[in-house]
Amino acid sequence: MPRPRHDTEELVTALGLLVRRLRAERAAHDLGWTEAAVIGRLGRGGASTIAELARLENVKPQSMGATIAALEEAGLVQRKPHPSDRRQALIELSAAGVALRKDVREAKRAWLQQAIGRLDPAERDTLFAAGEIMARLAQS
Amino acid sequence: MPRPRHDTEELVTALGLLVRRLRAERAAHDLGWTEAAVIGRLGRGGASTIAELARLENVKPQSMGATIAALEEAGLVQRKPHPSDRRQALIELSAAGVALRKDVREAKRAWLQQAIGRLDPAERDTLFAAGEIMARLAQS
DNA sequence: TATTGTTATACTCTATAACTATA
DNA sequence: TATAGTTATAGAGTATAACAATA
Repeated sequence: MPRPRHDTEELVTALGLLVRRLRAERAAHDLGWTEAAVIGRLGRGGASTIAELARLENVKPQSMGATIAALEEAGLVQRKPHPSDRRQALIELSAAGVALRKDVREAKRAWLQQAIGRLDPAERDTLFAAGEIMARLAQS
Repeated sequence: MPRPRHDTEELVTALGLLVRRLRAERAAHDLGWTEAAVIGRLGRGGASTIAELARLENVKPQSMGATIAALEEAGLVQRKPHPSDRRQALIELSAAGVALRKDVREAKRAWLQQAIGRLDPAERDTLFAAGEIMARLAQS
């Protein structure tokens, strides 16, 4: 029963290792991590605002502003005026963003996909179950 | 049994969320993530070289060189000549590094520790088991 | 006053490239 | 030639602070 503290240290270490490994695997033409998360979220959930996206992705609104500006510059998202609040801008995928999203889902994280494919089914289940738990932790 | 691809996408999303949440939680006086990993590793495994640490932590030797230089500047690690190869430098914890390591283990990741403490025991087991799997994936 | 977003600036972490010293 | 490490430079991602516009 003991060692939750020790296990937490190991969990953080494992997270760091995996994140750095995934970063190394990312091809040059690829989207950044937060960029890909935003593209995916807009694709699933539709238009949103910078403040809302920042809250959902656990970054400051200014940071999300920079991310959105980069995506906008790349032509992957576009702005549309908010119907009732002129302070806000609704961010939505452009046609290129919609198209890219398919490619991203197919091609990105190919390394992780393939590495996970070599795990035991039971380990895979554990990993995916932990993914849900981590998402919940991250938002608590 | 389907959806491994979908689950992989969600796993990456969860990793990103949790990493950003942990980053936000890190106090200003705290060690960076890789720095803490190096301190922990030196504490557990004893002296090591820059190239070895880079390999173990999944970064380039130059990047690890910068990390070590920062830790050295902070007085947390020190160099000692390699007994037989004058190209290499053995990096070891200083007295301050040893002392800090205890504090780091006690105080760091306090938020994660407490969040994990509120999980079901079964979820905690899943999370820690996934930690081992992720560490293995990261090194494969 | 509070909220949304922008601009300016800086820090952390990591990368690539070119170099020196040693093996 | 190959390996260990350093130096120089750059980029991504995020932060804080100060500001403008709108509610």
